[in-house]
Amino acid sequence: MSSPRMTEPPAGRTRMEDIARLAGVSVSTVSRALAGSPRVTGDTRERIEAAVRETGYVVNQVAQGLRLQRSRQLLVLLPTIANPFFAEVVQGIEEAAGAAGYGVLVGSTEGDPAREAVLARQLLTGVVDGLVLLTGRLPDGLDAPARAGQVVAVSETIEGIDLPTVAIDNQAAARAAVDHLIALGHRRIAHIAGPRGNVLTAQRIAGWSVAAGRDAALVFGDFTMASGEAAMADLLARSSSPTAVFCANDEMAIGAIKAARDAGLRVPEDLSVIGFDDISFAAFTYPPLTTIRQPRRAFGAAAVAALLDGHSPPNLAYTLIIRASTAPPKG
Amino acid sequence: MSSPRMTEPPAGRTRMEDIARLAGVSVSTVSRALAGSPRVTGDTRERIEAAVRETGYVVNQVAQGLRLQRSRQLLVLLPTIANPFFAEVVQGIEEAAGAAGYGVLVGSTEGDPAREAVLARQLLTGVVDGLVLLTGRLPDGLDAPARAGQVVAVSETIEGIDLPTVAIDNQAAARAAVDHLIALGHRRIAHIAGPRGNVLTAQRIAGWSVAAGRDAALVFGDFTMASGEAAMADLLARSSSPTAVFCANDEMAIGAIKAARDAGLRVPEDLSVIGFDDISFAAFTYPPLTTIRQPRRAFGAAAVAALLDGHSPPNLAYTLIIRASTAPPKG
DNA sequence: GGCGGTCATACAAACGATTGCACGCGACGG
DNA sequence: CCGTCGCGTGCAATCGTTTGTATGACCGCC
Repeated sequence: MSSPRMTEPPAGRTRMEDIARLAGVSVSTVSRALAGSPRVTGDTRERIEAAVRETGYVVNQVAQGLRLQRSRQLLVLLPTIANPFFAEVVQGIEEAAGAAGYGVLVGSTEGDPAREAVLARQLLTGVVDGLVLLTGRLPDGLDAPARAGQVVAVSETIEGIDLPTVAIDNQAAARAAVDHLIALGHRRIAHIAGPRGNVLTAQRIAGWSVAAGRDAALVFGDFTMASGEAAMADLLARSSSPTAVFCANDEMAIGAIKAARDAGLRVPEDLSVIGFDDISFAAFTYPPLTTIRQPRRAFGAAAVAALLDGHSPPNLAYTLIIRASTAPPKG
Repeated sequence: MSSPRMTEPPAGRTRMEDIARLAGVSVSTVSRALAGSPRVTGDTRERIEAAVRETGYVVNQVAQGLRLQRSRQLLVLLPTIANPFFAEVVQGIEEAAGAAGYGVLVGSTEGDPAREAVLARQLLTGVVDGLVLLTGRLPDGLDAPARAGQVVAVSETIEGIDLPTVAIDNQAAARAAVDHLIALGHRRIAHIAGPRGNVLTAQRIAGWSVAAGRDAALVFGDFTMASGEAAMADLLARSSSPTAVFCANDEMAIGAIKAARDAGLRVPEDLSVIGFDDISFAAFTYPPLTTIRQPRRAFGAAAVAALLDGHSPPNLAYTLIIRASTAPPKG
């Protein structure tokens, strides 16, 4: 019934010494052969390679990491793996890192500082060489590695430290979203924002309010669909409800559309909705969602370039994607 | 302009030796103190703890891993991080693993065997102690660790090897989905399946065909929304189009709904659609999606239990979630 | 006061790789 | 015939921990 539990004593893996014995050489020679050194040649090299093939030997990355003080691995920290926005950023990172011979691991913090600390330790203790933060926060104790160029922020600026940061100009992008609504003729443009205290939230609010006006309606959400739905319901219950709403991400926009429909409103005829991010689902909502696209694969590539080559990343370009959830207001 | 690139030589981290010097004891004593051994007490212990606090020291996991042959980390391999179905499974794993003192890392294979191999190496060389496979495939060279109980499959059975597997009865679940449609009065029930050659695909086809009949229409997709859309368009172009369609996952169902709507059909009045998985977006589609829910957090917990305690997992329970995308056929 | 017993601490050998340096061997030239 | 050079290989130290065993201090007891 019960399988062989993950045994405390690990399987006796084949070591370099085993290869050396099989090939009749010393461990150093094996190591050099595997590293591709020109110092080991001909017959010796062949015997070693044969032994490796035969045993399926792979070098122990833990021992290698200890000796070299380098793992050739990157860790991506994100708030939650459940948000599809991060997925494509990760894919971009994987692509660029892979091309440079680096592996990529992902850690999900769920906003929990304890989990953050555990994951940050992977960098502090050399399990990984670099950290990509999509969390908007620098975990404790990472100031030194950050100054050493081992940490880069993506999508969201991190306050209190000068980190290379890969992002778009969020304020300008938010303003572009609102300008689109204004160009359609909207005047009462509400905003469903991210959580308070979040840098992205503040930047997008800033971009929205400068275009939408000071007295426009603002509700805070938490980037989930459920929060977008609740926020929209809140907005619709007010005395003068908006003709358009700008949501700080696509998931909240999807929630907002649902709330509007449940209240008997048609989108976009009665209410225009614009999102942010252009996650894959945005093109498949009903109606398809107008949104601001962030260049996620480019984010990933720029992040890796920053870590590996020390390039300091420029602001990347966003794009307004006009679909069918926005239209001129009635009347 | 350019930040300090991720320096080849790593920062000189504080080692246990530094703590020992600060506390005026030997390295062994520090090690024992940190491990909570009762052999080091009183004043000595306090001096050590003070030094640790002062320096922010954390033990080097690479060295520790080498010495102990154990990392207390699990790696989750998934085909793509972009599919939200996996997100909640990962959360369940993180929860259960965290409670047992294990960390969780995630690797995305993108269906690429090379990437699979690189990630599998993490297990082979002791970077992680256990592997959770959501990929439906056992990477090369993992037979030994698999037999040692270091590998568990989740959601999808892996062929060719007897691995502890956490899943639902996919055939029965598919059949339950189709039975729901039949109960509503449908008789022409098509299926949009996953990719050919996939075990899940076969199981769900089996469940569908036994209930829907031999001559019902079948189209293959690849679990993406775009493929669901294309498959539905294909189905609608046929001479006798179905009154209901069972999709092998929610994303294809979302694509199918879009295709139906674009063809001028109303869901569910003209076409019923049922999905599979109950991803978070399923409740927010229009109309909200009827689907089969897989117990994802339970998947995670059972996977960890299998790895850590050697429990061999039972089949878990699925649930039919009836929302608004299914209804009796017209006429 | 000497001896055995306890207790806290230190020494040193692993874990599995990499690499500077030294060494052995064959060939070649003087 | 011997010294030297070059080339391939091996020795041993190292990376930062953990842990079995040795050591030394101190105590009480006879």
